Amino acid sequence: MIKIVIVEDDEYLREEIIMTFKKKGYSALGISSFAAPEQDILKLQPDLVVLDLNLPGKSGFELCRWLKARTSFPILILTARDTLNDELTALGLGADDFLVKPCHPDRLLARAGRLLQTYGKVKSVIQCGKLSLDTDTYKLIVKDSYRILPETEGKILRLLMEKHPRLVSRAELFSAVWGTDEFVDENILQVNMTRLRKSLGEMGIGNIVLTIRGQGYRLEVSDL
Amino acid sequence: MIKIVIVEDDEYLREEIIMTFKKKGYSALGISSFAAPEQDILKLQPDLVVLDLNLPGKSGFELCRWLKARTSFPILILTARDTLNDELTALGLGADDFLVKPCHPDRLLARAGRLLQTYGKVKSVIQCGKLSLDTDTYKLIVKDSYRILPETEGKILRLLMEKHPRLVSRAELFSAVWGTDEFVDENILQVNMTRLRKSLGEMGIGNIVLTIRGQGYRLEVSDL
DNA sequence: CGCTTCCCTTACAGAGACTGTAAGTGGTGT
DNA sequence: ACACCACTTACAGTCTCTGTAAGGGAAGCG
Repeated sequence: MIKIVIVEDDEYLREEIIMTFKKKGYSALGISSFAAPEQDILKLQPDLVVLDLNLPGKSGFELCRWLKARTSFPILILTARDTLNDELTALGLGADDFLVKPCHPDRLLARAGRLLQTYGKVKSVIQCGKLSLDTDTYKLIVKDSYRILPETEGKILRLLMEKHPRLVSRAELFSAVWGTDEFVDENILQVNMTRLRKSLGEMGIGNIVLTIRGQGYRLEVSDL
Repeated sequence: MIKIVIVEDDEYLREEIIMTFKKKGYSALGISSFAAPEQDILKLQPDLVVLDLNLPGKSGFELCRWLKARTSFPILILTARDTLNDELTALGLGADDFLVKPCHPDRLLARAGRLLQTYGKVKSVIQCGKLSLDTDTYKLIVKDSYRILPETEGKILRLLMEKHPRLVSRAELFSAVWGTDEFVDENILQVNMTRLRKSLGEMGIGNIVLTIRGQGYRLEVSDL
């Protein structure tokens, strides 16, 4: 089922929005703790996030930027701050739509539905800074050029992107790519790491896969 | 350069919008004849269309529906008709955004920019009714399932989709797929046609490639 | 400085998917 | 019923991708 997460501190409004979506058959969840909303949202893996700008503690802008840099679901800003500047800022940060409260439920549903439709086709695409990777075809897009990676290289890059910016251990890679943390020749990972690095190098993005001696690998890409 | 087409009958406003985009470095073109705007737009292959709803002759809604059924660029509706109903209808037809005139140039630019960014990643995707085909990877998406076609099958389907709903001659197919209208064994086309049909059949969309005896092939998919 | 350990690189060969050839079957119109 | 066109199936060559093997290089430690 399609999962929508609502980030809104006003409890009454939050429940109202949740009901609006639930009536249409979506699965809707509210974020009620604002200590670490990023991690909560990441864990939920939603298909769409409805985000308020005025949040306790964190700014909605910051949250939007953070999410956009490492996830690929659409973000719909829903706010009471009705200024052109806010809208421009939000869109500039990568927000996908900007609606002003109070908003007619049908409009919210229509806008959300459109975003879900647009993103439905690229659901398999994960994003990491300037890198986009289609996890079905392993088509890697950087700026305006692309390249279709072989399966093994694609699987490795996928894991690196998904765990970014954290470190990925060799065991994790073996498990994800070869389906076993048994002892497989350590070398095969290194060989494919070389191949991946070469592919990336030919796309003009060399040196983004770092080796952490004795531990594993880490992807190094700027947030924007 | 990024090409934007403006469909707007008010000449003054049209020029103003064109200037707005040109100042930002886009290539902007206005449609001034409304006899057959569909074909004009198709030929131009724009990256984005800005569309008015009140057009002489044709309804903007119809045009939007028509374009969305066979193209894959984003459509931004810009209209003076400020009713929720119009917005819901437009979004329901597949429009990507809905702005009300008069609209601040910066807002228009921001919204247009966001659409261009979102669609930039799927620029290589062509659409035909419920079929979406990535022409880089030949990943075919139908509803929620997908399949990666072999290159030859993909090239054939691509041409069929691009020419849809017209007929495609064997000569055209040879030229597009094998790069020659020289004499190549006629059979190779039939073999690959069989393979393509089998692939489509396994996706649950059999019988959409029609044979026109003595002429060529045609794709049969409903507009929506 | 030299040794050990870890990591990287290159070359090679097997496996598998895809493509075109060939030959035979089926259907349509006259 | 015949000729023509379209379809299907089987087969083999080609090419890409993958893992194996072996040797080279860099970092840490005594």
